Amino acid sequence: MDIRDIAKHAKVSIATVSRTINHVSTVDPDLAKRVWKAIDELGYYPNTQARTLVSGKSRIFGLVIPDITNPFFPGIVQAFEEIAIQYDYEILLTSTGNDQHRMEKAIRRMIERQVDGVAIMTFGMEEELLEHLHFRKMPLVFIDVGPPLPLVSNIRIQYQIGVRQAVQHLASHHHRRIAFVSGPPELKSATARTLAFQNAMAEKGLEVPDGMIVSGHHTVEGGLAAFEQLAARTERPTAVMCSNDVSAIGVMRKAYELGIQVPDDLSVIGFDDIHLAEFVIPPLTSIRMSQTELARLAFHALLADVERTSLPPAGTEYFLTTELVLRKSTAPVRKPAAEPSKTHPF
Amino acid sequence: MDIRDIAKHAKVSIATVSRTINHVSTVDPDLAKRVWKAIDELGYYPNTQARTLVSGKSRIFGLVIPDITNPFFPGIVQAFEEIAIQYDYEILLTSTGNDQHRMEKAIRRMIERQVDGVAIMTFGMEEELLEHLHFRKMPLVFIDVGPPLPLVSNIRIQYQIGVRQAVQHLASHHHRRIAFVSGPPELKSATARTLAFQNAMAEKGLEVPDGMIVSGHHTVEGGLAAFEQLAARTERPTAVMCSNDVSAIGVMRKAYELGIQVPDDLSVIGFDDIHLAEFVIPPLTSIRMSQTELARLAFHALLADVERTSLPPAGTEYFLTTELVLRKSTAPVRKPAAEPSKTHPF
DNA sequence: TTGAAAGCGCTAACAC
DNA sequence: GTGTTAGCGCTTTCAA
Repeated sequence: MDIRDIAKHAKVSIATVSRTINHVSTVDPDLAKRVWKAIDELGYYPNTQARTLVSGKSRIFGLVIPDITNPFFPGIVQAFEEIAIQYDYEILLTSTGNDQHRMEKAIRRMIERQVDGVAIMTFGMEEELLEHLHFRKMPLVFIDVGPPLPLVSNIRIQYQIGVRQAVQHLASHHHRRIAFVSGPPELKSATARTLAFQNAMAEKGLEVPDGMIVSGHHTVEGGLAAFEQLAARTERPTAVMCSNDVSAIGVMRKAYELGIQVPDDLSVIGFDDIHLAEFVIPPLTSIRMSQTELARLAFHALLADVERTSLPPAGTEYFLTTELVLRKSTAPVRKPAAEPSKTHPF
Repeated sequence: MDIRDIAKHAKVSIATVSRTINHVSTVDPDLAKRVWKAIDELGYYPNTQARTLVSGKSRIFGLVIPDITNPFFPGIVQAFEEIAIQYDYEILLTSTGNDQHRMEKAIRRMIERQVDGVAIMTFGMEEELLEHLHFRKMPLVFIDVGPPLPLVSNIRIQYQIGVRQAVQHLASHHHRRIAFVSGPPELKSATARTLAFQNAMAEKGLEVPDGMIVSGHHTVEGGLAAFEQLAARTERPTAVMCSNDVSAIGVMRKAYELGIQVPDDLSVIGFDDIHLAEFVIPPLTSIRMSQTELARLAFHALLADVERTSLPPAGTEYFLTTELVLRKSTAPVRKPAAEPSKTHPF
């Protein structure tokens, strides 16, 4: 069944059917009514492939994420999908596992499917791949790492704001030895968080000795291993901040195994504020980065470039703030770090 | 740039280019080499829409899940995607929130995009919707609830096996008052779990008094509320089984709030065995239902029907077992339920 | 306002 | 083994 059947059934031309479906205003209301009736009676669904082929617009956006299994991303996917449906767009989703090879295949598939734009929520991509995309005038949106090109937007996450709040919070609770469980070093958005931590510590005049920053790979297992390392130090940290919530969960779990009480013996702060953060035991203090807002920004960035008729400016920027969400995984240090006593030297 | 450009550049006909791309074996190796070279040099990507339009096969499978935010589903999505890529298929993913209206829109979009089959991981669908799909000879795979039609497969989850193990485990630890936090009552796969629980309890000769089965809606919040209700009973349960892991996390969290120790004062068992189950505190005992295996079965069910040339049998069935995974959230009852003492009546 | 017809990029049937 | 060509289902001129 195709557009011709509808035309026949409604006794109009296929052009009129097409116009009706596309809500072209010049169609005679009577004819339109006949067409809709026919569509309904025959249960006709237009063939999107054919429409795409002729119109050149697929109404599909690609969404590239590193790992659907990390609870931060389902939140994004869900929000992105919600908006997409609203605007009558479809999503082509891929998890790449931060693997360049899979990323490449994903992008290739997206080009083949003629997506109208791609939101890249991973750590950027190789120059050559980007060439392919940009060569095809494909609107792109990145988190932090997009190059300053027309049709390429960036969502700049203001890591510093939330991180500063977190360090401030810890410092005001007399924490001095604060460790940081970072993400994968090759992930730009992770190194940006590490940097923000170092800056915030410096601002407070707090030192970050060697070995107090250790990678947790943004996984539970990574967090586990990271804290194991941290706990083995002679000067064990009294607080640890994590580059994401999942690794914070790993840290808490390892602390539990070692008999270290959170928050009494150890404060921990996560990053992302995933839904579950509120429900782990104890409820996790975290630096929120709104998944809904992020998805919304990304979608609209793409949409703006798709709908733009004039040639677009280079490198549009959007901003997303972060903020500390206090829960129960932080507390004042129980015994302040023993400092060389200045009173009574004898 | 299209197939014609490649043909020109390689000095062959477009048919030869098409054949080369599709690995038709009769193409002269020399010509093929020229074609691949041209493809590479010009950076040509075939247009999938055009291919679909003429071949009638989109190489897209729809994947319908209730809620991407429930950590059980990302595991499925990931596994499904992995296999799909392997077979050169694409996925159209939708979360429906178990809402019939959204489900309807999702299915409509899938038909419009000419998907080759749909895996429906939710609680079934309205008769009429199914008609639409089946009318179009669309291969379908359901969990448990598919009707016995040709081109419709079912994956039968053997809930009873794991649930029986769980009840057995609890019973052997002297638990008698065992509660069940069920899923949404309108969700067939959830009622199947409840039923399995009731059966297993009956087999053990254990009673399930009124009010000991309460809905947790398969969400953390639902689990929270459910246990609040359970904890308020005069005869509080010594163990609670949950219809999924997420609600079990809610239960544990509420117990923590109420100062009830898991597992010493309360044993809890989840269902699904999500990745995180191993990492919550305490590590959650759960009934595993392999997400990878489920995705694999679903994909191959669809693939089998797509590739079938003869007319297919009605209602192919696949089976997936469940099994108890012991961790730290269960323990023997501390003080056995006080029974009317039979010795020394005076 | 409506219809006829060209053509989007490709596959497949058929002819050579 | 290779090329020519019809046509997949639709949108979009253009003419009426």
